[in-house]
Order: sequence, then C-alpha cells, then structure tokens
Amino acid sequence: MNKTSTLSAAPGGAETVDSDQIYNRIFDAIVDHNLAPGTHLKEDELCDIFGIGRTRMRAVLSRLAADHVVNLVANRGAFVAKPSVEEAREVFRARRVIECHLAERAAVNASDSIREAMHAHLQHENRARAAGDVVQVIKRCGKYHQVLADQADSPIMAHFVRELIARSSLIIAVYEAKTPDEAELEEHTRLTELILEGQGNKASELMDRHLRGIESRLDFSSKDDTRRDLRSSLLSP
Amino acid sequence: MNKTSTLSAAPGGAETVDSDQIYNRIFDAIVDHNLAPGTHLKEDELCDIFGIGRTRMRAVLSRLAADHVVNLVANRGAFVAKPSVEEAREVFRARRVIECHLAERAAVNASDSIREAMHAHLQHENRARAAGDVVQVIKRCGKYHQVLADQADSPIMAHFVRELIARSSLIIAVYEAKTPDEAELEEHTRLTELILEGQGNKASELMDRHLRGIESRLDFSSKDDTRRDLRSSLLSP
DNA sequence: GATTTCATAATTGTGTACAAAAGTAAAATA
DNA sequence: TATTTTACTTTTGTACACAATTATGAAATC
Repeated sequence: MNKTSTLSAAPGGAETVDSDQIYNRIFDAIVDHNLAPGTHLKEDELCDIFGIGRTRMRAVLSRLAADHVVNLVANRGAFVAKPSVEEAREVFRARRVIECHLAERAAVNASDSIREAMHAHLQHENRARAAGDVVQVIKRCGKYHQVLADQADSPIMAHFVRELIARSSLIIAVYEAKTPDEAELEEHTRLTELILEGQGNKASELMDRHLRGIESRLDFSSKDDTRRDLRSSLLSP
Repeated sequence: MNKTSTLSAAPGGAETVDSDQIYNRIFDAIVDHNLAPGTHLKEDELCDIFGIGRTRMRAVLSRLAADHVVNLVANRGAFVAKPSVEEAREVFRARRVIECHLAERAAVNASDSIREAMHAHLQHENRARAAGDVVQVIKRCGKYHQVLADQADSPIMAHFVRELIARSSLIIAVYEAKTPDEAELEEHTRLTELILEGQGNKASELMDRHLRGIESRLDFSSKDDTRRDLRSSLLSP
C-alpha cells in the first residue's frame, strides 16, 4: 500500500520518492517491452502511479527524451518513441562502429575482472534459455551488449551504447524479428571467448557480423499498434 | 532595454521567448568560451537575463546537463562542466572512433553537396585566420568537425559528435593548448581534399592523427579559475 | 587570531493554480 | 448521411508560492 517507500526517517514525515528510481522504472519498462512504442505517457496518470507532482515527473520525462526513448511533442505530451526505418538503420550503423571498437578494446585489455563479469552474465543468459523464459532471454541478450561495453573502460562510449541498446529494443518492438533466434546466444558465447583470448580483430569482426545479423532479421513492414495499460506495465515487477 | 524581445504580435500580449533560443544561447556561450568551466549558473539570474520563469529555465539547464556541458549538483544548482583529465582522454578517444569513421564515410559518399559545404566552411575559416581574429579561428576550427560530421549522412553519430565537440571546447578551456596552432588549419584543408578525392582510408588516418595532435597539445596542469559576469557573457553577441 | 555557533540571506526543490492548447462528442447545418 | 460548429473535457505549459537546503557573516568561544 506504500508506493516505493523506503520507510521514512522522520516521524510522520512525508517521505519523498527518488526521481532516479522512477526514471529507471519507466526506462526499463520501455526497454523490456512493457510499454509499447507510441504509448502516450500522460503526466497526471504517471503522477498518480508514482505519487509525485507534475514538476518532477516532467523532469523524468525530459531525461527519457534526452535518451531518445521518449518523444516530447509540443502541447501533446510524451510518447514512447517509435523509431522509423531510417532511424533503425542509423542506430545499428552507430552500434557497429562503437561496439566493434569496444569489443576490440575489451579484448586488448582482457583481464580477470572482464572474464568474471562476462561469465557471470552468460550464466544468467543460459539459465534463462534453459528455463525457456523467452522474455528473460530477450532482456538478457540486450544486457549482454551493455555488460561488454561497460568492460571496455570507455565510459563515454558505454553511455552512447546504453542509449543505442535502448533504441534497438524499441526497434525490435516495432519491426519484430522474424525468428526470436538461437544463433544469438551462441555468438555471445563465441564473442566472449575471442575477447578473453585477446583476439581483438576477430572479436571486432564477429561483433560486426552479429549486429548485422540482428538487423537483417528485422521485418520492415507496417504493423498495427498494440496498446497496454500504463499502471500494470509499470507497477507489476 | 528589451531583452530578446521580438516584438509581440498580440496587442499588449505577453510575448513568450523561445526556450530553444535560450538553450542555444547558453550552449554557444559555453562552447565559445564566454562562460568559464565551473561557473555557477544561478536560476534567478538567468531568469532575469532572459525574462522567463524558473520552470522553463530549469528545463533548459536539464537539456544542457544531458549534453554534459553543464553539471547539475543536488541542492546547489547548475555549473558549467569542468572536465577531468580522464574525461578529456575519453572524449578524444570517442571522437577518434566516431569521427574517423565519419571521415571515411564522407569520403566514400563524396558528392557535390559535400564539396560545397566543406569549401564554404573552409573559406570562413581562412578568412578568420587572415583577419587575425583568434577567437573566430577557434570557433571555426570546432565548427569544421561539426560540418564534416553533418555531411556523413549519419545523424545519430553526428549528434554524438556535437556533444563531444562541445565537451572538447570545455577541455581546451581547462587545459589550454600550449600553441593556438597553425597546423590545424592546414590539416583541415588536407583532410577536405582527401575526402573529396574519395580516399577514405587516408582521410580516416589523417583524422586520427589530427585529433591526437590536438589532444597532445593540451597542457594537463592545475589552473586557477577565472570568473566572468553572466550577463555580459550571454547578452553581448 | 582561529574556530565554532548561530542567525540570516540566498538558492534550489517541488507542488499547485491557472492559462493555453488539443481532443471529444453532441448539436447544427448542408 | 456527411460535414461543420460549438460547448465541454482533458491534457499540457508556465509562473509562482512556500519548503528545504546551503551559503554567508557576525557573534561567541577557545
């Protein structure tokens, strides 16, 4: 009954919810396909859901807009972004440029901490696959690229990748891949091997093929929009 | 005496200033070194200067923070960013990755429109140099990279470059280059030639050397902060 | 004199009220 | 019936008031 409440310190004090949490909640909901592209994010509704005023919710929506996962339309409000075909191609082009570089760099700097982080993630990924949890598999696949980027010791490019992955998730939502795909997991495993072996060039090449593969499996045809209930999309997990 | 006022249309109507203009005004002031790194951007002061309320000014400052040219510190406000040495290195690393790719891509797609845009810009650059206008030369040098990025037909990466250039400008402000540099202009000319000749590889290589050159001329020593008056920094041009 | 304490001022944080714009649907018109 | 008009509702845009926090400087203490 108590929002996100970490129990308040002051006696009877009006606890305030962390804006960052709300931002992450919505960001994740979008990336995890719990909020369909095109969904109108009404301010009052969100304020009710999270128990904050419009001022702060507006700031959250601005941040999401800066990440390009939300569009702000003047006098109409915030909408979950709905990438165009051109935008989709651009996102994957940028990903190839940056992620190939980061894969190579991670390979050159291959260390125990990288090994640890990558293996930990691959375990999650395989576990989800073994359990047949399709939703989890999709989430983990996206996460793999983030984990890799974070290990390349290039925070600025890792930040770009974060945005590009989120946008990719929207692209996949709009232009749903024909095959949910098996090869993707294998490629993650192989790519991890190459990086840990310090094979920078090969890692970069595989990353390029991998990303082209994902892009080529997209289905660029018109789809009908599916709508969902805001409250259940955001409050369920 | 009348702020930014484009004379209002409605009779006696309270004209409203465009937030985008204000955003650009401050962004440019930062990039053009009219606003020193570390400067406290007080909300009330800015509101007085531009004649808008705090709500809108806050939105503008958030956008600048998303660009990483301004830092938002909780309960203390907005400050012009002051990049650390590590951040400086990261920015230039990212620039090399992205701009080398864009230079190559521009060369591959070399067209008349690219020739036109690049030559037009180089003229400005040389004119400023001929006139001995040091401030203008610095501005134009940064702009060159933006013009080039915009010609590579990769809007997402061009957008990343825009942010990186702005951050580079702050880096240069903090770790002022020893030599204002002559070679830089020459390299721009040579790079333009390579691109228009369709020599992608060589263009990419020269861009790499060019960016490393700029970075290597930075002076990473402690500097004292210089402060300036907000109003004169923002309203003069 | 240097440091701490405290009162006051300056500044940011956030909800809310009201204005402006856009959406909606019933009534009027062709 | 199809279209336009109009009144009404919903939603966003913005300023502002007040709360919370931080900065400042004078007085007190060592």
